[in-house]
Amino acid sequence: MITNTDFLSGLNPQQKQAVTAQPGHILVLAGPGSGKTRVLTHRIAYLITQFHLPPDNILAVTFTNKAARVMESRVEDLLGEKPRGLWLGTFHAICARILRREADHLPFGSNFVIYDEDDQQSLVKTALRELNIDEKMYKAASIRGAISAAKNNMQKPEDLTSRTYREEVNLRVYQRYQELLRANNAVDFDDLLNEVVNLFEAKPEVRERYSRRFGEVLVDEFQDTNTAQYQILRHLALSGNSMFVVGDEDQSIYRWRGADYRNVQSFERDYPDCQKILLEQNYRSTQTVLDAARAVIDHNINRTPKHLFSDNGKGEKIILNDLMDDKMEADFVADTIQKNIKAKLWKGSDVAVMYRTNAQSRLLEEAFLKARLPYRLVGAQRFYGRREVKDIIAYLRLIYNPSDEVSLTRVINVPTRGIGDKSVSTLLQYAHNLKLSAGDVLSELGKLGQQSQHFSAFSGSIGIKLADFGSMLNSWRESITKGFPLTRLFQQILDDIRYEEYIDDASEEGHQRWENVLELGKIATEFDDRGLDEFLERLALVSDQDTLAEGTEAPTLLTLHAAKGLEFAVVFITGLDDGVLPHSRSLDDPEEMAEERRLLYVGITRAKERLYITRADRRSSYGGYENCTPSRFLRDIPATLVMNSGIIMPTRTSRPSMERRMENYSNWSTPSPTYGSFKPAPRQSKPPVEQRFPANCRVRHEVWGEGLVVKSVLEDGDETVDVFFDTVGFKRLIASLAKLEIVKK
DNA sequence: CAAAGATCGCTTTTT
DNA sequence: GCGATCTTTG
Repeated sequence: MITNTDFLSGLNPQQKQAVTAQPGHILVLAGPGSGKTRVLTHRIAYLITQFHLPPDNILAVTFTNKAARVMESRVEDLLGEKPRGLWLGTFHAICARILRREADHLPFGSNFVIYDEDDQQSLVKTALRELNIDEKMYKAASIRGAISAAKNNMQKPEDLTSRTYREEVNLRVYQRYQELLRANNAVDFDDLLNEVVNLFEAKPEVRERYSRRFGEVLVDEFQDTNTAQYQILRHLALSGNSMFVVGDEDQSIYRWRGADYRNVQSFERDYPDCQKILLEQNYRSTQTVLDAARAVIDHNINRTPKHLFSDNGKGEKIILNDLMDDKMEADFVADTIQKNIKAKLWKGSDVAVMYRTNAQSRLLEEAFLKARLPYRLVGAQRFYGRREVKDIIAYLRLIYNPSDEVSLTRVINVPTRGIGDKSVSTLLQYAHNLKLSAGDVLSELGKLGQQSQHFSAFSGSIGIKLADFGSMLNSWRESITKGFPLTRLFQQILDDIRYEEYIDDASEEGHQRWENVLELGKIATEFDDRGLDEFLERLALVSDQDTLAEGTEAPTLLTLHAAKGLEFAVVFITGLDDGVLPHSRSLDDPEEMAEERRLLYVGITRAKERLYITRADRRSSYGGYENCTPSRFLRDIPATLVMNSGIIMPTRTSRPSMERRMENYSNWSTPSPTYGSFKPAPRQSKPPVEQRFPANCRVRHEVWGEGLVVKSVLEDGDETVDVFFDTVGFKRLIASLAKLEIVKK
């Protein structure tokens, strides 16, 4: 049996406070590397062992499967056994589970399939064709985006107004798209969330059942919740349950996907009794790294100021290098890593190279190849996105759900079996006229052949071909009803359609494609005792990031987005140029710029020991070259944190020394044209200030009203004031930003 | 139906 | 400038 002290030893006071908090509304703002996962897992274990909450009263949601897995295994370690009945998973997986259970109350069956982005796009195309809309003028991809954006705001077609023709098109396609989803017995990712909200609103008794069941709801990465997710949480909280949410506004980087970090503030507003706990001790990085990160992020408004600190010492200065072009930038990165690995100073797995856009990985890959350095690339070509993998998944989905016409049209002529586009549309048209799905018609044709009432609807040999295909589908479905293992079905499909013959054309690529199919088959074996439904759900909801091979010795190449949640001893952040980071599409929108800044913040805070930042004077883009100016964010990193510490530097860069360039960044407005020697530039932006709000004086804030100053610290040329407000309690403020005024007694 | 030719479009991408 | 995707053509 685990004792109280076992649990809490090794937690710092703030972590302990969070873990042991009385049930209620608890908001933990956890800076990077502050032990967020530790707090969540300990909290779950603490609830079970100390508050004796049965595990099936606990719901813990994450955003990635990986995070869910990590949390699950750590909780198991803490408890010494698997907690029975605990619901732990991603928002989407949890919602899918609820929807399948409650299908009786829903406009679709419990065997619904989950459409990914590609499937959504095909459905949009279908809608466009049905509505006779020019597909050149109105791109399926952009309409799909518009629909998803609307859904992220929980707007139904009828909630939208159209002020332009384009908006009218979006609206109509959205409407039809949604009907098609239902006809296909399918939901998209957004539906998984929205339909749960709809369900909870339409059926209070269902909502009540879930909210009663989950006495405690825990949420990871709370800053990334979107409107629907926040609504789900609010509905679950209606029965007075306890909520424990953990997040960091500064790491919100999925705004474009509907995430709204302001939900953190909404939480405080909606639950005024909420207890707010800041985790500010960082166990990951050196103080230098943290100082740089803070200097970057402090320019953002609408956030809870945090004092990240570390016991890890100052550490090495940040190395900033600018190169003549993006090719040299890539070479510098690869060469530096290669030399340090060769000198046995670094291990490959300690190193990550980060960039804003996937396109930047190409030059890096070439440079690594040239340096004969193996690497691990995250993202890019997705396993589940590959054609051959999607083909087989489409077969499986069609077997599972005969109404899935997106899958049907995908595979009905793959490999080619003489059923062309014309025949397919005849089939669809015919089926729809009879209010049947094409799958049903095929199935009957397969069963009865020429005897079928449908047979005469098809001319020539088409009826035979359709019947053959339908008969295959029937025999596969039989395999399921007979309870055969999934592997057997998988093999049967491949044999019946002779897929190897079709896909492996003896070329290198064909061979690889077949390998991918076999790889999918290997995953299927894991589901032999669980069945097709769980296999499909897993395929729909698990991304490639989750299947990322761990433990390779090679450095990792990844986007800044993909880097969230990871840490590396050595981090290279490349492309610190205006237009790249911040990205050109973000320049005119302050909210987007703030997100770009957070992206850099996330990147910086991945580094444990060493941080390299690189940029280039020109980069190849769309053919030609483009001149670049250093990222505006570089200005914000104090020159005192940065230097050229004589680390192995390619000789190619013996151009205007980096030192001079550093001065340029710090004295941004007056670039020095001279080749002077390096002097750390004085911190001009923030001259030392006087203490204006000493402890024990009363102050007024325009939002929070009056309060008492508890503590005031002068540092980094600004005054940080801790105030206990009469109404909202403790807040930490930066004097120069907060517009405080002293209240005369 | 496949191969060659034309055209598009180009951030990020937890699920 | 490149790659994916759609269109045309034999």
